[in-house]
Amino acid sequence: MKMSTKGRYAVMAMIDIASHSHGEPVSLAEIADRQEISQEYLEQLFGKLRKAGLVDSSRGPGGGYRLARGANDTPISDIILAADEELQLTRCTGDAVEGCVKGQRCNAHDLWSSLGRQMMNFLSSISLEDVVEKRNLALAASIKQSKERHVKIEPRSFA
Amino acid sequence: MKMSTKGRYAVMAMIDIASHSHGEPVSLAEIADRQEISQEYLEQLFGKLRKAGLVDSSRGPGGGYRLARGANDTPISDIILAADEELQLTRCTGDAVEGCVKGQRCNAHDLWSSLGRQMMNFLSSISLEDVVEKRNLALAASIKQSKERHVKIEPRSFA
DNA sequence: CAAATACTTGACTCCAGCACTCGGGTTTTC
DNA sequence: GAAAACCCGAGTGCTGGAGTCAAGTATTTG
Repeated sequence: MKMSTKGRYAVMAMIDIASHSHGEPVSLAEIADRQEISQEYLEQLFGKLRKAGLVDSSRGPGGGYRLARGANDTPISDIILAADEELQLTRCTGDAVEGCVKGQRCNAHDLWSSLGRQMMNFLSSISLEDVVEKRNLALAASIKQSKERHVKIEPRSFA
Repeated sequence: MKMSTKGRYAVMAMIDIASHSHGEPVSLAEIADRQEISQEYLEQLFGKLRKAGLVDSSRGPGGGYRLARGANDTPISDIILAADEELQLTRCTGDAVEGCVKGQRCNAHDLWSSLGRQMMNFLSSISLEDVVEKRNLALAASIKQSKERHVKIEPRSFA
């Protein structure tokens, strides 16, 4: 099981902004340097992050990126979805039955969609701020999740 | 984020055995046919599953594979780990700091290891039997997890 | 015993898609 | 108007997963 660098880098970059922005926008050059990611690659990523409304950009000297919403209103899940496009555990999560066996849902279908939901629950329960503040992530997640546990869970709520 | 077919197929095959075994071992040819996986590929997978002690094999006509432990004593996590070798969300989960930035833990390190732990908790809370019986997976997981929630969580408990 | 069945092993090939680069822009500030 | 910085689309190299192939060995059955 692997995560693409896109998602990973996007989160790293967002953390970087959240922790180095003091009013001023943060330039890609700075991020590239601190996080050891090529600036060209970052540009690609930030195109997506911007379109997803996660960051605002300003051009020209002294320009750069700023968080569009506060660090506390930016769940990690949004970042990963924006960058990665899709959390695709298998060909058969979500509603698509195409990739399943013999045109039907495969025997593990529910398992994968359940896992996907679980992960998304976790990632959406953690904000950028949580990560920056290094709050106990496991703990934070379980507390927040337990609050939401008894809410009805839609089959494709995370898609 | 993607899961390799190895892990996916391994789980599908194990479910297949669990649901079609009535004392008799199940041959790879049957599984290959039902799950639409090439027999040669399955052979590779079952080599790993056998070494991991998840299945027992018997040769000759009428031979095949059987679950080594019961379906109820076989958590999904074991299957995936046996097939996939590793749940590697990033280059920097676990103790390896090598892949991290500038020889240190990257700013998202804790996040990924926390996510990994979360997933493993989930997958180890679900047994093969749960999947076969189509128990409500989300529910099963949250009940089981809540029982274990307040147990001390080791940083690398799933590695 | 012979033949059929089925597991066992290791090496090998193919190729999609990721990771990243490149070369052009355009906008804004000083 | 020059420099800083964002913006964008096309192009490329290559790793590692996905799957094949071939040559076994063990076991059962008739």
